[in-house]
Amino acid sequence: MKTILADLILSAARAVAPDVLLPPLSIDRCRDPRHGDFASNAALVLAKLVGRSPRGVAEALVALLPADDRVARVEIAGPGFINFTLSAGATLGTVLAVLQSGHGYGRSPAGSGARLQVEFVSANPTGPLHIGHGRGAAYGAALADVLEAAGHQVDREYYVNDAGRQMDILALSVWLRYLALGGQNPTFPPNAYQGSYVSDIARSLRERERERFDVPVCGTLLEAPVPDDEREEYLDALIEHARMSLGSAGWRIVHAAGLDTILDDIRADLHEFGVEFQSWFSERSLTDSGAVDRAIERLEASGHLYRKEGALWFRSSIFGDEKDRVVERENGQRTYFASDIAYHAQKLERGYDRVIDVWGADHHGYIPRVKAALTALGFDAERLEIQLVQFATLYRGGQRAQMSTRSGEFVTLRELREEVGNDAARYFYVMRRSDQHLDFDLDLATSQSSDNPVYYAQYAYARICSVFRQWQEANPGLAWSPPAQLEALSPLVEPEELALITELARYPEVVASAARAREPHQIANFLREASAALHAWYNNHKFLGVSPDGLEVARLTLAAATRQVLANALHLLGVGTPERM
RNA sequence: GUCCCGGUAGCUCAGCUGGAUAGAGCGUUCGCCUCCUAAGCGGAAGGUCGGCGGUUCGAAUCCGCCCCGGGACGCCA
Repeated sequence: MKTILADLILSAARAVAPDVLLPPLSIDRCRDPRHGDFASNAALVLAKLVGRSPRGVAEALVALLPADDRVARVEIAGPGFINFTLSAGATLGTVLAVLQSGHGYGRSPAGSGARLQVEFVSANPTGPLHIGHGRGAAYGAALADVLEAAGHQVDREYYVNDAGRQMDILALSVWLRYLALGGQNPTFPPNAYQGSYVSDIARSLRERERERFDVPVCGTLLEAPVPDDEREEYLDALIEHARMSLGSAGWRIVHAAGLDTILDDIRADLHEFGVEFQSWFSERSLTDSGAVDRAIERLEASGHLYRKEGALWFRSSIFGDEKDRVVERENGQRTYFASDIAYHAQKLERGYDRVIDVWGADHHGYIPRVKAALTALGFDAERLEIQLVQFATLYRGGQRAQMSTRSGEFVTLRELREEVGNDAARYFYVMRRSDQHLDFDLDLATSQSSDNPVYYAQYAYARICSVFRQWQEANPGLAWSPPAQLEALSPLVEPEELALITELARYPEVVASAARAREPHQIANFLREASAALHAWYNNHKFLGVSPDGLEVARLTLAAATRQVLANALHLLGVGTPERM
């Protein structure tokens, strides 16, 4: 409808100002229903260009506006806005359009947009997902679904950091716990993984492999803690020691015990959360396939690398980064950044029009160096888009529910899901802009009242279901179906009904806008507003057994259309649609 | 110090590619169930949109400077 009106106003504008290069003219929904359905600022924008008063331009535009039976009234208001009021037919047509499109209402035709990849969560498989990862999961999943609804082809990917130092530290942690279970008592470094899940993994490793990895530990392993500034070097030395003690085959098994267990747990956790991926991309596969070597060689060949103090540096500063970055450490190990260069290059080579990475906001400083690397490799860095997600803070009883990563006792996503349920968790995570801190109110998320926005929307859906259940009881054996003729909806004249229809009509615009801005929270806002319109209508008017005859059919049809739109919006956020509450 | 993100009602936040009288929820307060789910609805009070300049017919929105809060600045990931 918006584009129809835009075309009308554009053709009038061309006639009014034939010699002028037209600036963009906007058509927006009116905030105040008394103004009509849509408003255009065309006269205000054109006034100066054609040297006439805004109201004068508006009058000329209106006079030249092509007739259209979808427009009932055109008025000039305020400083020169042109307000459109839709005809009853155009308004009521939305209701039938919703029911005809069903699940597809609000969706653009598939394939009309670009081919996209959304990479999200991608947490290191060194421990269970925590509440910060949860927000990335909920945001990424909703974003991907919204983009898909807007017509894009979307692949969802989890980048598995299964190589590198952090995984080695995990393997070491598992082995040390394993040794402790075998009666030895090596010192457990404070910067190794402390969580109790590490001991669980060690226990099942021992059950499966018995004493196979019980290597007598050397003296240094039993020594007192090292000074703080040598802790990392000490950890690296311990890893080296473990590798040698266990041999490469043994080390691989311990390594895999940690990785597989935790990755399985993450997969299950996300699956239960309603978050699915098309691919789980292994970092190690980049190393194994030589992709990292090739990326480094390409940078080397194009003169973007240099040696300094034993390390290999990428000259990212000439591409806008603050300073140059190390890709290969002094000890010969590649940095995380090295595989990330290869990974992103590889993603762009896969042919996506655009690759969207969802990162924790603490990684924002990382953006310039990745883009620098892509530019250096000859890619258009604009094809990589980073969406940052701020962390969430939990509140319980008005108090901050503190999490401490140091002790390994942090709040996991699973614990949160168990406390508030998947629906509330999914909704709360995305109801605010993702790039802003989120105060997650646990009490509110579990409260069964209209204060709770999830219940508020789900209750609107359930109420409609309840009405239809009762219609069915009164009409046993009949199957409800919407009327085929628009005239059947003409009894819908109440202000609450027209307001609700307006909500249904703007849903496709909301989906498109949320996709364009990468802001699923717009869907959450819409759900609140559409639910409010339903509740207001429900409280003031009865649906069943009303007279005259056609009124019940008309109201049930609007109710059915509303239920459809609520369901479509809730699905986009991964929130369930309970038929009774 | 450099960079990023914020500052809108008592609280939590929408609104930000400029548009009409700045919105929602909570909280406060006054009402509404013999009626399809009160897990709901309606009314009232509550604002210098951090400050000062600028651009514009028009600024919460764009630009500049300043104040305040949070975060990032490793041969970690």
